[in-house]
Amino acid sequence: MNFQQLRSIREAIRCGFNLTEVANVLATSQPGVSRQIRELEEELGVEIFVRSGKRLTGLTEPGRELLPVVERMLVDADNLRRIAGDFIEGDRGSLSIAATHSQARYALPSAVRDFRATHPNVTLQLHQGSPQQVAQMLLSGQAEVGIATRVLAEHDELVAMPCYRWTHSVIVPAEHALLDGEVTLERLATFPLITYELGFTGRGTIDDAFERAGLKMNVVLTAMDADVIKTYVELGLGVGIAASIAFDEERDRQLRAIDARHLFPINTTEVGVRRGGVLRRFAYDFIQTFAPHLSPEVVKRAQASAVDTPQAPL
Amino acid sequence: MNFQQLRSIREAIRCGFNLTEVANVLATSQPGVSRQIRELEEELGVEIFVRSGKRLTGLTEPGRELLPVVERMLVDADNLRRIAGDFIEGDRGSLSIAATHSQARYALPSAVRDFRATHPNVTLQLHQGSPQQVAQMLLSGQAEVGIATRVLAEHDELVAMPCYRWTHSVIVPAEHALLDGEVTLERLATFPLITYELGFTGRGTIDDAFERAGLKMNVVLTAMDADVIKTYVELGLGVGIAASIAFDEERDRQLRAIDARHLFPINTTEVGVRRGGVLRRFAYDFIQTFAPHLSPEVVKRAQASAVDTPQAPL
DNA sequence: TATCCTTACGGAATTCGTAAGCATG
DNA sequence: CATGCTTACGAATTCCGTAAGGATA
Repeated sequence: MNFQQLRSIREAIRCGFNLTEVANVLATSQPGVSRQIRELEEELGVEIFVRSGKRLTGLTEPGRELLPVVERMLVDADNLRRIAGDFIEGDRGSLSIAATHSQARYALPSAVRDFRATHPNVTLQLHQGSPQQVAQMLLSGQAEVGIATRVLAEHDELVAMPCYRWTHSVIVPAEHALLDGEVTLERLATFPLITYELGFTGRGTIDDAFERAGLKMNVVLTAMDADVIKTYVELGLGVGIAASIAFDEERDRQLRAIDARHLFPINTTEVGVRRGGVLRRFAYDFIQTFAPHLSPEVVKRAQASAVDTPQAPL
Repeated sequence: MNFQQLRSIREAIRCGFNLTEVANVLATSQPGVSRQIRELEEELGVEIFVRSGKRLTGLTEPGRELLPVVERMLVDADNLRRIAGDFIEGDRGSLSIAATHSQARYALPSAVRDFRATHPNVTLQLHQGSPQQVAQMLLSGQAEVGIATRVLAEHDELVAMPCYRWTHSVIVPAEHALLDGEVTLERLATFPLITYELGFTGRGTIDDAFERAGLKMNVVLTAMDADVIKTYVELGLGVGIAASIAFDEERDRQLRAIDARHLFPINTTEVGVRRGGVLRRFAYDFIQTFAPHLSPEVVKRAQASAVDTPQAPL
């Protein structure tokens, strides 16, 4: 048993059982990958992959049971390197963060600024993506810290820690009809709406609110980020619904924001990390810079926790 | 990074930093071990061991942090083999159980008999030792299941599950003075006592009871097991104190047992397994045969649990 | 001086990539 | 017929054990 075999197994699944692709990812030859997999199967005495003809098509029952252990072992291998890294380079290295646009654009900047000041020798990489992509980046090891709203906790391999709560605002041009009188879902439903794409920045909770009220939304445009939303609101295409944090009185002088916390459910932004993982010391520092209540100890404890907090029997 | 390196690290610690001994345990050459360790240290960029001159004398700070991860990786490697083993051989294989004498002699026989009947192709190995040795055998992987009273939970790497409760009895020859009237600690203290060695079968709780009563025990003989105790009681050397379960009316016709649950604290026998480990299916079956409330699911959940059940923050 | 680790070296085994072969959608 | 996996083979590398060297209790 060796790590190259384990890596081949893991990548084979990630690459949809295409060993040629695995070979590229692992920077080796395709017959090599083929051999690694076969040799591990021989050593363990079970077939890990289902083969139809010569192609791999899926995981066998044993394969499905082996996989989580294989992944943990590879994570642990990285953990060793990270633990060692803390000792050899101390406060020097690189930190990869995955975040949704809203977070990267509005919530993170101050944390990043403070972190850069205290950790000048750490290279920050900020990856952007949908909440699903953020989760994926954490799972693949591409990012060590993920910041998104919900969804992170949906994967067993990840731990999500509540970070802060926020609500939406209604964004309108200056001198818009909605600025007079109370804003209700009923009134909103009469306007063309511009908001997030499904799956982004609490869009789900917006839809829920309208649906529970028995109202139909007239969404004329969806975007992945508030900047785009605001741009089109400014053009008069409709009424925007965006995260409150995305509105800046200074910057958005042409626009007005109406707090809508009474209309839509509260959203919770979460910091996600790999379960069972170990991060560089400065990564814990970053998390605490972003969310002061998430101390290194709290995060480490969460990482070490089991999927379902079990009770000692009897 | 490879597994031989990790094994060398682990054994080096187990062998008290004597690489020559490690080489014997791992069935390889001493310079080989030396190289494995050095190469891993070079790859990680940190020294794992403290060297005074050429000898290894201890773990460095990084070494102490790396060790638990290294051990988990090696446990996981075994886990892979065990998971695969369940598929290739099904209900065939071997199960290594470590137990104290009392358990092996009085509690286990019926479970072993039932298990043998339902799993005829599983080879059982029953190791015997002090509670500390039982824990050690679990830690080293020599035994998969451990059965002892207390102490198992004292190691972070082990999970102990309460199994059943029991108390002590006073064992006397037929027609002994103690058979008349009530048995109290005060009366017991007037007789020469024969009981377990310290650390065995609840000896600690016996001492506690006397100490709390401000009484001094006159222990004339200690043994590791009840058979020896009973033998000397039969010879008239003194009054025995042993686990109630160890007395058998049929067998011990020369003796009488006086229930002493009102005198000494209740003891709890525990089943212990390695945290983070995976057992063969039949091993879970065995545990349930021994303690019906410890179903495979319960045990697996306990194994997957973190050391201190943590709360999701906030 | 005996124990224990390191270094040096040579042979053996393993590993890996290229090239050819074959099955499948 | 293009894609994708297996087999075959040869070269390169790695690996490991023996033997010698040196430090320490």
